Amino acid sequence: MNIGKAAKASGVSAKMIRYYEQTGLIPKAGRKDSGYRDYSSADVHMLRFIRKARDLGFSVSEIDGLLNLWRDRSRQSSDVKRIAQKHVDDLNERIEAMKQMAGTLQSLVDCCAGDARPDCPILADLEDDHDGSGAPARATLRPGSKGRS
Amino acid sequence: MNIGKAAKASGVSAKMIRYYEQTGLIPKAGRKDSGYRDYSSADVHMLRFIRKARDLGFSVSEIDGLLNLWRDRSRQSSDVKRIAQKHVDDLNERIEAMKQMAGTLQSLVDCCAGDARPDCPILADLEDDHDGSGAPARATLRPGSKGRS
DNA sequence: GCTTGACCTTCCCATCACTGGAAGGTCGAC
DNA sequence: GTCGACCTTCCAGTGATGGGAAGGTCAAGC
Repeated sequence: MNIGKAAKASGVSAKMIRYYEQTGLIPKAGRKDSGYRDYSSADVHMLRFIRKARDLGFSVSEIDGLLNLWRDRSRQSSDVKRIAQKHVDDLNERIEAMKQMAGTLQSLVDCCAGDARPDCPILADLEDDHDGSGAPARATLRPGSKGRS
Repeated sequence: MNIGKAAKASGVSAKMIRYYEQTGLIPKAGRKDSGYRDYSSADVHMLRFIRKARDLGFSVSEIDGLLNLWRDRSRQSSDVKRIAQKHVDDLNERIEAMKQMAGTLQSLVDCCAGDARPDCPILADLEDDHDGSGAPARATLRPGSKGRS
């Protein structure tokens, strides 16, 4: 089948299929005489695998690892589990950081009158020098923020 | 002061300061005879504002809005509040999506023996056709939301 | 005065996972 | 044979940064 049909059947766009081929995530597709790529239902199966993994937030390089394990009949489930657990841990870490941000910001929003006057605790906080250092504080959201939903 | 000092004082890298200038987020810095950019403490103050907003996860375009309001003495706090609340809502939406992912994946991980055998419910689920449609399920986690940490 | 090293300048490239578009070839139906 | 839908490759852009090259400037020490 042509790439468009494979795209529809798998839920991965034609653009993406070509991109995945180019980057080596998937093997090069066979070609018809016309030069059109030709896909089997096994290919679609693989693409669907990829889409589902993306839907779970795996990065392309993680998916590369998962695909190799998927194809490897002598794989050890511990290898799969390790990749997945690592990803869950990453997700949870990011969730925590975002919760903190959201919490801090929500408390500022709650303190803001939101009327026609210019006074605003949100801007005041942004302007304020809690931390004059300019330390490389990226990510380590300020200690003492009220966050923590 | 030179850009390096302003960078240290504000916590925004010199690279980023130039980038923000280039994209118009901040006005063009004055120059010394040498051609070096020259910053005042007011500039550092502004850069610190930007860094704090980034730390709260605001995008550059949101910060552009906030900076304009910050400079606008006749601003209405409701405008600031709207931007911030919108951002909190975005954050919460992304948090929910990630929680869902993490939860789904964690339950799969929990079902995986993680031993030397090849059988693995994680791969099985990825392989499985819950949803043969190929529907555009690519939800709510917008690109670039990965981890600003 | 000269060298050295730290700093500055601009410019280009890479990231990550895509999306968009242009220019042109192929196919199937009418 | 013509039309529209599809396919091909290639090139560029996204957002917020980091990295590095090639070259100019400055201040200190000799």
